Parts: sequence; C-alpha cells; structure tokens
Amino acid sequence: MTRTLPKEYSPFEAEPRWQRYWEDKGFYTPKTNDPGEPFSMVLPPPNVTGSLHMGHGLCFTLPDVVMRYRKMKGFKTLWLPGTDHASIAVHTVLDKQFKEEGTDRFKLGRPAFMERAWAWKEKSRGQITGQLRRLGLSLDWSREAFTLDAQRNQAVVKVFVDLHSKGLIYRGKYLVNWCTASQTAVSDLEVDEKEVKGFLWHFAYPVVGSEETLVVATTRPETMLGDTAVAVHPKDPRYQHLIGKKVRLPIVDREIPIIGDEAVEMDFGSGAVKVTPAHDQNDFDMGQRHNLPMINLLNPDGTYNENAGPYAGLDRLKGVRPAIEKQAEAEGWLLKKEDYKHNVPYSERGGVPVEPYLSDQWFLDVRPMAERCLKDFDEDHSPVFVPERWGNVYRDWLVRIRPWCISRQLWWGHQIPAWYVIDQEAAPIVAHNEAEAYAQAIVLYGEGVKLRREDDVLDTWFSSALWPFSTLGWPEETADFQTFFPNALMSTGFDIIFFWVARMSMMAKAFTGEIPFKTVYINGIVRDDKGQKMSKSKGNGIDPIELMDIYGTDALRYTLVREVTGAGQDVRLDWDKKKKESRAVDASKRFANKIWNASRFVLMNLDDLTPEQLGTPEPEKLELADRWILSRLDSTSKNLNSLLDRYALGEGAKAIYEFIWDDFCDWYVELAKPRLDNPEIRRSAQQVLAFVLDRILRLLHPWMPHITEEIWQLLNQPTSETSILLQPYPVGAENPIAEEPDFSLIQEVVRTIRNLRQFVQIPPLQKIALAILETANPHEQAALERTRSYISYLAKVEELELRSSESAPLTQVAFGVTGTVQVFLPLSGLVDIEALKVKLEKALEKLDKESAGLNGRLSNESYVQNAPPELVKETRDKLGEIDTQTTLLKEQLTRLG
RNA sequence: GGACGCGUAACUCAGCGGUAGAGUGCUACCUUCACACGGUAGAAGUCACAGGUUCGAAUCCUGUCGCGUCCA
Repeated sequence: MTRTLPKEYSPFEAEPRWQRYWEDKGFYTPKTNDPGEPFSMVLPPPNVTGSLHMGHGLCFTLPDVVMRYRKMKGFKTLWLPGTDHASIAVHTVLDKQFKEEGTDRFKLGRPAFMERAWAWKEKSRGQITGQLRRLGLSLDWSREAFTLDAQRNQAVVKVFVDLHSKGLIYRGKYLVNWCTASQTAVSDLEVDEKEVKGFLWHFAYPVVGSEETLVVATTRPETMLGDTAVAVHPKDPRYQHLIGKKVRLPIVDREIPIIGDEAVEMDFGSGAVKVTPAHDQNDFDMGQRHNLPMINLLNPDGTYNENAGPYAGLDRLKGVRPAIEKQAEAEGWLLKKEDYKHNVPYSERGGVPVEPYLSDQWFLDVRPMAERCLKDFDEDHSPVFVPERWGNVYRDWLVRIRPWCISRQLWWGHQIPAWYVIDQEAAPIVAHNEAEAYAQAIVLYGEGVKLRREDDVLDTWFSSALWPFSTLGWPEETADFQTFFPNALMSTGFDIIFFWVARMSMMAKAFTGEIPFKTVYINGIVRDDKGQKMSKSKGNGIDPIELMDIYGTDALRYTLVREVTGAGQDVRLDWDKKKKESRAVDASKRFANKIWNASRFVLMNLDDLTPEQLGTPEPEKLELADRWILSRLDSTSKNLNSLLDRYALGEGAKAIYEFIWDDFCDWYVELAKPRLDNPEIRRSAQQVLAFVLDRILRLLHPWMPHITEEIWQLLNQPTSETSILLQPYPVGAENPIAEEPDFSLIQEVVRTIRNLRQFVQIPPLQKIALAILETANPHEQAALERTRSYISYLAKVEELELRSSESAPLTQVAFGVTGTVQVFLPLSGLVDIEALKVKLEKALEKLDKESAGLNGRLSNESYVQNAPPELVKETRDKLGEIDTQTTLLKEQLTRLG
C-alpha cells in the first residue's frame, strides 16, 4: 500500500499542530545535566502589552535558525523567553482609559492603579506570547520570565543597593528631559530630534548705566523669564567692553550680568545669547562655570509656575510665548522676528517636545562600569559583533557615555528601594526592604523615626539590563546560572545597541565579572518595497500575522532570512495591500510546495518502507546518478555547516534551495523515475531517494521547521515520540564519494538536445526517433556510452547513436556543440534551413568574441608570467575548446550551403 | 557637522581581484504519470560616474553624484 498525500501542501493545519507538539513534549526545555556543550540565548523581551510586528519577525527568526542548528549539532541549547513591562507604554495606555472614565491615576491612588496595571498586563500578555509561538520559535516557555516579576525584582533591588553602596547611584538636581505628556523624566535615548520651522526672535536688552542695548537672539522667548545672564564670546570685539556690566531684563525688571564664555558662537544670531540655566543644557553648563543662579519656571505639566510672575499658570508654548511676544512688540524691544528652521527634541513615547527640566532624580554613574567593558572589548574582542562594524557603535557609546538618569516619575515599574526620613534633613536610606530601612533609620535617628518610600520607579531598561543573568536565577547561584551563563549569543537590532547591549554588558561585568554573551548578532530592519522604514505613523507596516495567514509561517520565515545575505543588511519586503500579495513570500510558499511534492513522489514510491527499513545503499550498486547526488549532498552539507557557523543565514537558505530544486528535483528525481519501474534496480533507487530526502529535510529544518517535521515524520514513521529537531544535522561524510565530472557532461548534452528540439519545434512530450552524438575524445565517448540511457530518457530520444569523428559528415540535421561533443538531430522537412544558419552564425559570433578575449590574454606576456599557472592552463584549455567548436560550426555551416 | 551602509538584468538581491549570477517578472512551447504553487527553452546588464593601482577591476584605492541610517 502506498501513502497518498494531497497535491498541495497546506501549512495551516500542520503548523499549529507541530508547535504544540514541540512545546508539550519539552523539546525546547533543556535540563542542566543534559549532555552537550551549552549554547544559550535570551529573547530580547518584547513589550508585554504589544503585538508582533515585522521587526520582531526578522529579529526572532534569525536566531531561531541558529538555535535549531545548534540543537541538531548536539549542543545543550536554551532560548529563554520573556516580556518587558514597558513603564511608559503601559502608562500611556492606562492614562487614556482613565481619561475616558473621567479620572486619573492620582485620583485613583497607587494601589488601585497597580491593580489596574497588573490586570491590563495579564489581559494583554497572551497576545504577544501567542504570536511568538506562531512564529515557530524554539523558546523554552517553562522558563518564561517577566522584567517585573518577583524574581527579577530581587535582582533589581540587589543591584540598586549594591551600586548605591559603592557611590555609583546618587540623587541629584539636574536637567533632565522632561516629557510633559507622561509627566516623567526620559533618558537621552528616548528623545528624537525633529527639524521644525520656527522663528528667531531678536530682543534688545538695555545695558545698565549706559545708552547701549545688547541684542540677543533666541528661539525660545518664553524662557527669558528664567534668564540669569547674557553671554558673549570673550574675544568678540563688538561686545568685549560690555563683559562685567549688567543688562536689565526688560520683562521682569531684573538686572543680570553680561558674562564672557567661549561656548558662545560669535556667528550665530547677534553673537549674544541669553543664559537660562534651568531650561537649557548648554546654559546649565555655563551656569555651573559662572556660578549663576537657576530659576525653574516649569510645572510638571508644562505650565509655568510662580517664578514666572504674571505669566504663572499659562502653558509655556501656547500661553507664555505669545504673551511675551506681544509685550515685547508693545514695549518696543522686539527688533526682529525671522523664520528659522531648527531642531526640537521630542519625546519618543509622549510625542510632545521635551523640556529640559531641573528636578531631583536618581542617577547611575556608568563610567567605571563602561571602562571595564571597554577594556574587554579592546583587549579581548569581547563581545564579538556580527557583522564586525557594529562593534564601533558599541565602543563609541562606551567612550562617550554620560550618567544615566534611572528614575521615572511613574508607578508601573520597580519602585526605587529608597526611603526618606520624614521631618529630618537626611540622606535617603537605601535598603533591600522596608524592615531593613527602618532598622538602619533607628540606628541613625532613634526609635520613632518615620520613613516614606520613594515614589519613583526605575527606568525599564534598568531591569532589562540584568536580563541575561536575572532570567537564569541570579543572584542565586542556580544550576541554570552556572550552566547557561554567559550566553552564547545575543541577537538584536542595531537601534538598541545603546539601550541594551552596552547596558547589559556593563551590568553583567559589574555583577558577574563576565561579559554576558560571546557573540552579538546585529540584524537589519525590515523596510517596505520603497525602502522606507516601517512605522505606525507612516502606516506602511506589514502585519506578519496576516502574511502567515496567507502563506504560512515557514514561507514567511524563509523569506525573511533568505533576504538577509550579509548579516545586518536591511530587508526589503514587498506587499500589495489591495491584492494582499507579496511576491517574495509567495516564492517561498512555492518552494515549500515543491518540497512537499518531491517528498510526495518519494513517499509514493517507497512501498511504505522507511529509510531505516530500506537500509543503506550498497556502494557497488550505486549508479553514476546516485554517486553524483550523494557527492552533491556531501558538499552541500559541508557548505551549510560552514555558513551557519559564520551566521551566514541567508546564504545558507539559498544554498539549500539550489540543492533541493536544481539538483535533487530537476535531475536526480527525474533519473530515478525509470529505475523505479525496473524491479532489479528499484531498491537502490528507493534507498538513495529516501536517504537524500531525509538529509534534505534535516538540512532545511532550521529555516522551515514545520514542513520539514511534517514530512520527516511521514517518511520515518517513528514509533516513539521524537522530532527532526533531535536528529543530527548532516555534516558531510568523512570519506565522501568523489565528485562526478561526467555528470555535468550529461547535463550539457541534454541541454543541447533540448535546445535543438525547441528549435525544430518538437513538442516536449514527443519522442525524437534519433539523435546522434559525435566526439573524438575517447574519455567522453566512454562517458556517453555509460550514460546513454540517462540521456535518452531526459532528452526523450528513442535511439541515441554514438559515433567518433571519423564518421561520414551529416547534412540534413540540426546541429549543436557542447565541449567537443557534436549533437545532430535529423531534420524533418518542415525546418527552415536559413533559420538554422542564422542560429549557427550567432553561436559562431559569440565564440569569436570569447576567443578574441582569451587570445588577448594569452598573447599578453605579463599575463602568462604573472597569473597563476593553473589559471593560464585553464585559459589555454578553454581556448582550445572554443577553437574546436568554431571549426565544427564552420564545417557544419559549409555543409548547409 | 561626524560615522556607517548602499547604488549590478524591469523589480528584489547575491558575487567583493580571473572577465556576470539567482529569485520574481517577461517571451515561446507543454495539462506530463510528484508538483501549472509545475516543466523545457529563451530574451534581457557600458556592474552610478570619473580617475588610479594591477598582466587583469563589478570586486582594491581616491574623488564626484544619488539614496538610506545612526550620532551631534
């Protein structure tokens, strides 16, 4: 009985079935005492409330190819998943809900807010994890972690307390990037510069005790309420004499000094700038240098406070700015307002301009930690970046690093473990928990002391930075931690080298003494067919779920990885929104279908026997075609191992594609067909077909896990619960079968005959009665003799005549030549002799061109002397062949008259 | 302003010192028995431009132009 399979492969039933199977059977869950060298990785945790986008698709599929390959190579692999609590993102969502309910988080209070936040997290968490499963990722869900769970909190608190005790975490009054929408500080990295059309206002400040006025230019007139100086360049001849004098700030009637500072650009505006230390980073630095007072004008919500006098309560941009302009105009000190393009920092999350805001924040001095990482990178090349060039970005960041503002004025996150002493002027107490804090406080301030916990939470990235080791149980010395740390690999996008890779390195180095991963694989980004970055605001994103619904997971995975030739290269994906069509993904689906059908053919012809039952082919029974495909399998296996070891995942995808489609399907399967009808040689053909198919499936598995598992199970009919994932990855034989140069001769001869068939318009199915092959080369004669059955079958020739060149010339024929083999097809009466002559002349022209090129090279003495001898010989041989072909073609042309 | 990446067939991309390749699309023929999501054959490129190094450059170097990204 033979197995019958449907003609078309449908991924939609098979894919979820295998996903459940792999996970349920625990194939992704290593035990620490399993055999094999560990190979571990953590998933860059996606936002817990988010959904899968194409960037995830690429970023997660690439390492899955690596993990599956490593697993099959016998490594003890662990790929640990989890999600990120994403403070600001969750607040943004909840704030919106509260607004609709007519409340806000302050009215609700912290406990009620936290309840809502956890509920929202629980509700939305299933979406992203379900989508990750759908991608067929080999993640160990039994070890799933969350950046805000109790275990991770333990690690965060320990790290915070330790860093604080070393003096690296401190509290300070600094300018932070303030997002007035989410009402929290954000880090430098969460700020985007946008070019906007604005104005440059020129104001006249009267110089005290003089008739002069000093003109200052500014893009932010409203901040003049906080000016505490005007600065000019000390070498500026226009203003030198004014340094040390004072100007009167027109609007609030305050006298402020004129200072000289080299940071002032003489060419910008009027060459004199107002200095607002509490509202601009450069001015803050200048204020520090000159000991200027700082006047903070801002309320957290973006309105001005009592320091703004009459302008208090107004929004800085919508209220204060126009009011000041109006007053300046009325009072005559507005000299000019010109159009001006400049960059304004925007909050990535909040979408509003950020304000430099003077406030109390917690900072982490990362410099000492960065220096240790820099040393490892420079001296030990650790970590290794793939591709190498991204190492520069990592290094650059470590060199230019600044203190990291780690506090956020939010509630969803790790609450900072610090307590303020109520009614005392005292430094905050940092401790692991409240009991410990009280114990410390009592020692310092006596019984009855009262503490209030810091409201702020830590930047989400603070907990993410501990991810490579906090997920493994650290700070406990767990078996997982001992086995799987440091990680073998980190795979992520270049855009978070700063956010993540560098910070993970610093934290791991400081707390475990090791760089947390050996290799960092940096992937590119997915662009649309116009090369634009996909983004929500542009609306050009492609939904990976939709693509998987249409084409299947394997097709999407294969497409994404195949496009990444050269690691780190961006991927362009076409998508016709109206037709719901992607040509690239469709091509991958067709590849899957091709594999399905080739397998279907093999399975239909195995008499229901598995490769194991069929047994290994006996070497003496192997035919030329068998030896050829086995040698090709061998070199393909070796090639794939080498490519995957180097993370050349796209190149690997192409190499296996070519082997399957071009070698196995187009040639080997075709040649096996007649053998299957012959009982005497049926068995050996079955054996080789089954063997090669089994190896093909294993080789392809990392890219297309589902279809390969489906077919592998059908082929091998395993009696116990196992998986293709547990089979060894083919490495190539130790004593490979020699390559078969004769096979390419067959391919060439067959192509030549087919070409002539086309020319004489013989339909593909119709057999030709006679074809004649003629060659003077004894080796080729022997090869053709041995393989004449292949040639007649593939070229559909009834009788194949072989002759040596002594034979009588033929005239009424279609003629072609390959190598030194001449191919003759007897003509039927219908054929146009003139057309044949044109065809031959065209071929001759091509040969002439080639011959001229080769001759040119060989007649160049320096070439013969300098080029490698093998190459010169090759050139000579080729020229010889071309000359022979030319002669043969000319003879034939003469015969045609 | 600084850094990096990319300009190769109509489109998407390989190739990165030995004389041009793939997938898709296009043309012709073919319902064939694994697959029409298929088969066979074919057409299609001054490898962005200009110099230089070399016996030889798409490939290495310099410059120019265009596109993109990151950091100021």
